[in-house]
Formats: sequence, C-alpha cells, structure tokens
Amino acid sequence: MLDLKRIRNEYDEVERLVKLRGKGDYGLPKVKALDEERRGLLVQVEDMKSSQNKISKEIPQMKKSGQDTTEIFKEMKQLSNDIKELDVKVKAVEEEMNEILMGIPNMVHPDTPVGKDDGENLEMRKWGEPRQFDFEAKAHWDIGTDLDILDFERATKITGTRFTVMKGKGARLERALVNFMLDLHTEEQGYTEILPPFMVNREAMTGTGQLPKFEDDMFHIPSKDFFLIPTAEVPVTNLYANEILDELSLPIYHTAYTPCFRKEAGSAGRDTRGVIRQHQFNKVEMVKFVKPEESYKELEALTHNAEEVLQLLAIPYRVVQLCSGDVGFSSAKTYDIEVWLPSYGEYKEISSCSNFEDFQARRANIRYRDEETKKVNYVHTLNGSGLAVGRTVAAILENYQQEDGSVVVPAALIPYMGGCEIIK
RNA sequence: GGAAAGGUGACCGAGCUGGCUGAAGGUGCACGAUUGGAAAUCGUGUGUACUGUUAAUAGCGGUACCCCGGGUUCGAAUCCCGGCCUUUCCGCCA
Repeated sequence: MLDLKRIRNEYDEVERLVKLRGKGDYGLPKVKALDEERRGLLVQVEDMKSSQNKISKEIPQMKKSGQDTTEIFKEMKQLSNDIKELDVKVKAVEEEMNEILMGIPNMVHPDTPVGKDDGENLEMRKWGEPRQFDFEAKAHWDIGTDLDILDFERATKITGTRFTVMKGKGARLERALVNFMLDLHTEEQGYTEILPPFMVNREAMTGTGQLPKFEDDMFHIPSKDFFLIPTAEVPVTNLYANEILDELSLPIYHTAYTPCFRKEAGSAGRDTRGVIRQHQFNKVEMVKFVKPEESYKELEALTHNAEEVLQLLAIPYRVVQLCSGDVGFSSAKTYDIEVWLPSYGEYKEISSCSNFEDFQARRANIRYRDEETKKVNYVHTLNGSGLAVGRTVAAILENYQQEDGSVVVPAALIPYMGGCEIIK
C-alpha cells in the first residue's frame, strides 16, 4: 500500500513512479480526491463528536442538580443521528478510497530501467558457460520420463495437467535439493528456518499484496475462506503482521520450504511440457525484515545468497534487473535469476529477489521501534527464491545429462543423495 | 463436531449493577534523586492510528481504539446480537 500522506504531499512524484509501469495511473487521482473529501468530512464529524462528548460529560451533573434534561436529550438525539449519518458517509468514502488504494502497485525504484515487458529487462551479470553438447541434448521431460523418475501421465490421471509425480531418484533429487538449500541458508547464510502453514487466510493474502487484485490466480478453500499459498512469502512475511518489532531484533532473516500453489490462469499454452510451470511446485524461500536504510544493501546480499545455490550446483545462470513494466505488483525493485535451460535454448527464471520497501509492511502493519527516537516506523520487507526446486531439478537434468540418458549428480548434492553419483 | 469459561495497555491484572476510565494496582522500561559503584528506596514519565494547525514524522488541539463487526442509549470496556480466537472437558482423528 502506498503512503497516503505521500500521495498527498508529493503527488507528482508518486504518480510518475507508478506510471512508469506503463499501465495507467491505477486510479491514483481518484484516491487523491477521495482523500480530500474524507478529510473534509472528518473535520465536520469530529467536531460534532467533540461537542457530543463535552455535553455528555455534563449530563450527570445536570441530573444530580435536578435539572430538566428533556430538552437537552432531544438535542443530543438529533446530534447523535447527524453523527451517525456523517459516519456512514465517511466510511463509504474511506472504503472506496481503500479499495482503489489496495489495487495500486508499488512505486518502482528510480533506477529501474524503463520498459514494457520482460524483453526489456537489464542483464546485470552472467555466471558459468552454457555447456556445448556433442550429442543431441534432450529436454528434462524426456530425460525424466526415460529414466522413470518423472511421471506426467499418471499425474494427469490422479489430478490433472500441470501436475507431476516424482519417483525414485527423482523424488529423492527434489528432497535432496530442498535440504541442500535449507542447509546453505541456515548454516552458511544466517537464515532461521520456518515451516509455516500452507494455507493462509484472506488477511495474510492481502498483507503481501496477492489480494484483492489477484484472487483469480489463487486456489481457494471456500468452506474456511483460506487460500493455498502461492509462495512462502505470504505466511512468512505475515508472521509479524500487526507487530511492533524491537529494533535490536532486526534484521530478521527467514528461510522456508513450502509447496506453492498457483492457478496459472493467464498462462494457458505456455510451458505446457515438463515441470517449469505447475499448479503445485516446491520452493525454498528467503524472507528478510530490515531497517529502511539497509534494504537495498540487503537486496544485493539476498540475491547473492540465491546465486550461491546455483554456483555450488555449478549451473550457468544470469541475473537481470526487471524493467518497469515487469516488476511485480508489490515490489519496488526486482532481480531475477535465470538458469540456462538447453531445451529452451535460453535462460529461464528460477528465482526472483525483490525489495518491497514498506509496501507490504504497510499492508500487513509490520513496524519496529527506533531505539534512539522511540518512534515506530515501517520495516522494509524483501524476499527471494532460493530456489524454485522443480526448476532446479529441470536445470540439473538438462545440464548434467549424458549421452546414454543418465544424469550426473552435482558434486555438492551427492551427500544429500545418499552417495548416489549418477541417476540412470 | 458438542459443552463450559474467557479474550482489557510491553506483561500481569482490576473494572463489566452504563457517565467522574485511555483505562485502578502491580511488573517492566526510561529519566532524575540517593550511592564510591550497585541493590534497595523515592520522584517523574511511559500506547497507537487518524486528523486540525505547522516547514516539521517538533509542539499544541480534536477524534478513535479495552478481540472484530453491528445494535440499544443523550452516553458503552461495561448491556444485546453475529463472528473470530484461546483454554478445559467430551467426541473424532494423523
């Protein structure tokens, strides 16, 4: 959520940064107008309430001294009704304003390259060299099916498309990666592991920005009004919703393994083969709560933490900064890490690392108290995948495949694979 | 799922036969006094949001907040209704 006071005081700058996304003004002018209307009404109604309170306090004395209160009660009844009427108006204006406000994305960071879609993202760096195959490389869905470690057809039978059954060494590889990533984040990089619920309520979904705008992308459980989480970002960020944290407890680094559930409503026909785009996939996520002045430094560190996973697995990747048209709703600045996938012949997103600044903190009401000034202030939240596990499996299968159809296990993973060095 | 009790400030805990309660008392915390220093003791202070004024996220004023939402009333932490949550007992269950 954007800062209403900033919309009020620095309207032009706010509008400029929101419009950089290239999708209009999101009703920002309307918010500004409604805010003015709201404050006008507030001044009126609060003044009325003030006199109501004042007179109410005098009534007991009047009664005690035996004064007739009939007339004053009549007036007070009228005042009370007028207040109720105005309150309804204020509420209506506030609701309308908040509805629009909740649908306005974050302001993008000023250093964001301007562009309309992912074609204009800015490449920051590359790591590793895409492997040259001296045989015909297969796509991971063929490798997995041939090795009988991925089963797409049976998954379709028991659930539907965009689900995968993993089997034998495939299931083990997925599990090994989860443990490998969690161990790296917790033991080497200073994150505390969280194992959260995989369903959350509406409030949590609103706190991180998935709701109200993207309800169609979520799996919903109507009987409880719960949602299957689309990412661990939701439960983990909302851990501290409505809390005032101690400054000394910052920064907080969390990592969490969870499955993620997404309808992928808008991506019909894209990535239909393999494990790249599934309704359910596993992900290890990193989430940070930090002081505002440190958040951009923390974003760089977070991104490097994710990159380290790929470096240890020796999989080529690159890092891009998302352009203004591609930065997600809640984010101010995002780096995507993309792995080299031979089957696609290009780099494919495997991690997205974002600084949300205070956008989510405002929605979820996550604050901290400054030691020196004793003032409360919103924290900055960040998160990044470290990494999407299914896509990592795909990257390993494709990048480590051999001519005979077997797959070499990356050295760092062998201990996690129970000593297995090759999947065949 | 059934029954009962309950949800008050950082925490504990009064109030709940409606007004004098933003909220007693205690603990904690901050500052000051005392001390060679500390403990103890004493004094003072100690919520958040919105809003008016303002250069100000300084000060001063107003409004709201005693789980959430609605209602009764001139007036509600206090009464009524709905919801959520917690605890205990029963049932069910990995």
